[in-house]
Amino acid sequence: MNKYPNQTRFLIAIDCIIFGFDGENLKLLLIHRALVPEKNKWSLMGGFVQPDESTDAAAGRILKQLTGLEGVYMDQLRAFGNPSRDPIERVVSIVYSALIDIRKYKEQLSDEYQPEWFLLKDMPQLIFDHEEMVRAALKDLRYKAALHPVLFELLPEKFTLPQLQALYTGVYDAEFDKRNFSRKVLSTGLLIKQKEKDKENSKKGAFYYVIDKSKYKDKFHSFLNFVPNPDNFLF
Amino acid sequence: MNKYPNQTRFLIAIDCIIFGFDGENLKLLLIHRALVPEKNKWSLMGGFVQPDESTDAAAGRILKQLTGLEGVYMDQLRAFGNPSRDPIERVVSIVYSALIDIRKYKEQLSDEYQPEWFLLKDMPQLIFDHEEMVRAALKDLRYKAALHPVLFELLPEKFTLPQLQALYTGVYDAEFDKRNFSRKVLSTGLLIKQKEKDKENSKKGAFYYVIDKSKYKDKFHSFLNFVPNPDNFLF
DNA sequence: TCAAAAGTGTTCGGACTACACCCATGA
DNA sequence: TCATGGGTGTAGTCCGAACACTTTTGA
Repeated sequence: MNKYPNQTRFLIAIDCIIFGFDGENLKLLLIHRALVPEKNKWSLMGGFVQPDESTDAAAGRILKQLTGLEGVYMDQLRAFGNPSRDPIERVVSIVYSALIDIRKYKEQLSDEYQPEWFLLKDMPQLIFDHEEMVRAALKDLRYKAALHPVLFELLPEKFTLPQLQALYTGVYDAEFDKRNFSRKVLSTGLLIKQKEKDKENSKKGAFYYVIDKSKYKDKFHSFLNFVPNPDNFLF
Repeated sequence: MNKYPNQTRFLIAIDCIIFGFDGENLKLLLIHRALVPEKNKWSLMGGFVQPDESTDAAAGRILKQLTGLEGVYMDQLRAFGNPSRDPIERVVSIVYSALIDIRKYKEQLSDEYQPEWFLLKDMPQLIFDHEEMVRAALKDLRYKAALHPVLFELLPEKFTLPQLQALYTGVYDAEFDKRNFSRKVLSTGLLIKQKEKDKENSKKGAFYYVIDKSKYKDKFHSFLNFVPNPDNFLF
């Protein structure tokens, strides 16, 4: 097995940053850590990479373990390789971040880990370097979302413009002008207006939209500039 | 040492993608691989992470081993974790990419590894998944350089606008209008015009510029839009 | 004097910003 | 009828794109 002699081998963990949107707020899914040390403290969902398992597959497995979800949007952020990041033993962690629609999936949340959704501003202290991971993931999400329609991954099949705007508001912790916002997102041609309205959140009701999937795939990598003056929000 | 029981440990490699600019062309530094398998084939410079060494430090060490350089701009790209990526034994590789000024440093290149600079379009076949790594790094570089003044890291202390433009041309494999280009880079306020000219590359001579270091640090993260219609070049 | 590269200015159109009022409805 | 949130339009400005000629100087 060990064909490269005289080299040290390391544990490799996956940690998952799971962003969710419930139609009103951007949230982060955390668990009570089951292992010592720091047992019962809040933590990202994680696990060790297994033999013959790709890191991407490990991330998918770990996400599924917690949420029951497969086929979710998930991207590798980067590896965290500080030798003292886990006080027990050296572990290099590869961090993935996922975007999920809370309402669609909340029933499937396993509670073996006592998971809980937190508003970013109410995030508790996390173990190890997990807070740094979250900060990096949020920055990365803001970066991507300023240019590409990633946030659409967090939405239910049908959603309204006010919901979409609430999502952007949550991600950037900033208000956007609704006239400019709707003009901009509609100008992408990615949204198809539905006949029905969502009447739950207002008396007048807001029209539902769905994503035009084919255009979404085509334009995903285009520079769409969803966020005015991104400088103000990113750093 | 092994405090987390029953978990598999893995080799972790660092691979370095080293971009360089010689005043005319963007190039990539490759080595002849010293180890079997694929001995003597072209490869990225790499090595294994050592105990008690952070992955960032390992990347710095490996870069220095090859180039003699320290304090170079270097960023982690991401981890490559496919279990079959190295046919000998499973190795998870964390890829870093560095930007260096070829002329400033070429004397320091160790030739233990028989390193050679290649134009991107003349890149030979590489071992394992190294070509995928290079593609990903180039994409990442194009992405960053479209928005931030990263490419300035590749330049010598004094450089001319035609050189800078040649660099962008190399990175994007595309021509830019020199009037718009110079207006755009000068409008950032990051460049300070010098009195002297570079007369090596033309009869008339081109004015040298230097970076305004303090403004450079301030504005590094701003969205500067160096590249017109980035959609056209990125994907 | 001529070839080769450097340097510079203008016009046009589209995009972004700021801003305020009317609409539909359920209570 | 009124309070609440949804939806829309415009004017001014700025920025990006396209485009061509003059300058310098060494050979």
